[in-house]
Amino acid sequence: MEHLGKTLKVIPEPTLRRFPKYIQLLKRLRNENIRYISSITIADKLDLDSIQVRKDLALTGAIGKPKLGFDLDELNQALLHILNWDNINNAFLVGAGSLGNAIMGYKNFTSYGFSIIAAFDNDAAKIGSIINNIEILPIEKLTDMIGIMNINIGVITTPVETAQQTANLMIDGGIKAIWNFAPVHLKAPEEVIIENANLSQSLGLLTYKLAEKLKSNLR
Amino acid sequence: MEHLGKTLKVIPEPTLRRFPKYIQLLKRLRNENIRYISSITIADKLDLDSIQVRKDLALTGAIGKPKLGFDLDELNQALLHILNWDNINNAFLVGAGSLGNAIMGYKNFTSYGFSIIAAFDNDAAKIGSIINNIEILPIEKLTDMIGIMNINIGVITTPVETAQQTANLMIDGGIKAIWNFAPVHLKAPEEVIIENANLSQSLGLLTYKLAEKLKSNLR
DNA sequence: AATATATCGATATATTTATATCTATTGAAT
DNA sequence: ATTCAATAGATATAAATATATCGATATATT
Repeated sequence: MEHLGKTLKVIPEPTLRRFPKYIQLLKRLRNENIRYISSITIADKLDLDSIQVRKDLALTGAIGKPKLGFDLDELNQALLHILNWDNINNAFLVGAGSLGNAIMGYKNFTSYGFSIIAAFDNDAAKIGSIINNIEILPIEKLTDMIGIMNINIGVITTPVETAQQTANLMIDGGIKAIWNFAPVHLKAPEEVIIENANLSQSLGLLTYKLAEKLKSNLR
Repeated sequence: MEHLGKTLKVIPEPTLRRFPKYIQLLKRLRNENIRYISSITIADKLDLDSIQVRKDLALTGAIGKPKLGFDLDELNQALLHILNWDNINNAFLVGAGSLGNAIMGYKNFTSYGFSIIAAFDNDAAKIGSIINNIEILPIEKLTDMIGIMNINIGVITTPVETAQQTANLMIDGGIKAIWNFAPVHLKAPEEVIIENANLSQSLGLLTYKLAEKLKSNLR
């Protein structure tokens, strides 16, 4: 129950998952100098239901005009704001292997206000080198530097075996959120936010659907 | 309505998303020579609800023993089978940039029966080179080779701008499923399975939760 | 052998999420 | 100025998913 200011609306997770899709679409349309967009058009372009889109957008606070739709800039801003992508989110990354490198080099993150400002590894050969303007530091410094630099987000791209240890180091340093790419379920105190970017989940869905499809083709 | 053989049970998507987590956990436990595991233990290790775990596992056909739980090997096999991870799924990848390289080098895929057997790019400098035993071929060959080699899965790791074109080339070649890492919504005929491994979705959830947390700390 | 107990699996309920229906509003067309 | 049509946004319904309850069963203990 929220009594100060506007009512606190909890945003359902399925909706949150769609928000980035809206943002990506709007980004593209903004380049085409479109001023207004309707929920129906959005739904059409993203293969969603227009009622669902309207309900999602209602949660951003953006209000649409009958006959026109939503002001593109306004909607975009509202979406970015909810995800906190209109701020810069600094992060540390641990594990400068191939996946780590890919993430350090992923240019799209800049549009999401996400910035990796240092990376850590335990491989002496990597320490000191610079990848995509990001310096690789020794893992021993991780815990302290989280506090010193007031970092909220830690990215784990280590092998499975060291992922939990890495998480523990981050937690000791006072990290608030962990973006985990290692295929393990991490244990952490309740107050630490853990988000798994588990590729296998997505792959599982794909191979399951494909297998079903191939099976049904035989029938 | 299924009349041949056992009843066709459709597996809900949330359940499918949890299957890889179970598989990952079982893999770890198998190394410890554990023979049986209960739904309660699984739930505990993955921070899930034990009833949910039991319901999920029921869909695999595995049957547990009262007082003991599930036979680990049996359960593992059942899970792998449903996702078709007990077969080899060959794939082509397009876009040999940093993300493409990371995926080509991702060792964990072998446990998922997933194998990238060739990659394609439009950059002459990359063509002919070999990354992680995978040869980089010119994009012009993509469409034909899908048919010749009877490939079902295409992986897109190109920049956003060329993702849809790439998808079209794959579709022309008769691809059955696309695993898309580019942050765009791809348009494809209904019969083509599209699975988005959209990192931004996962990031959005993280930054949203973090922002909420930081806000509530102020109150 | 008898008993106690952990755990499964079935059934029932609650919650969340998606979809459908309807009214009001606003811009554009006549 | 009046009418028409598109679209938002509210309300209502349906579908999907998660959680709770409980009896049955097999193993371990006494």
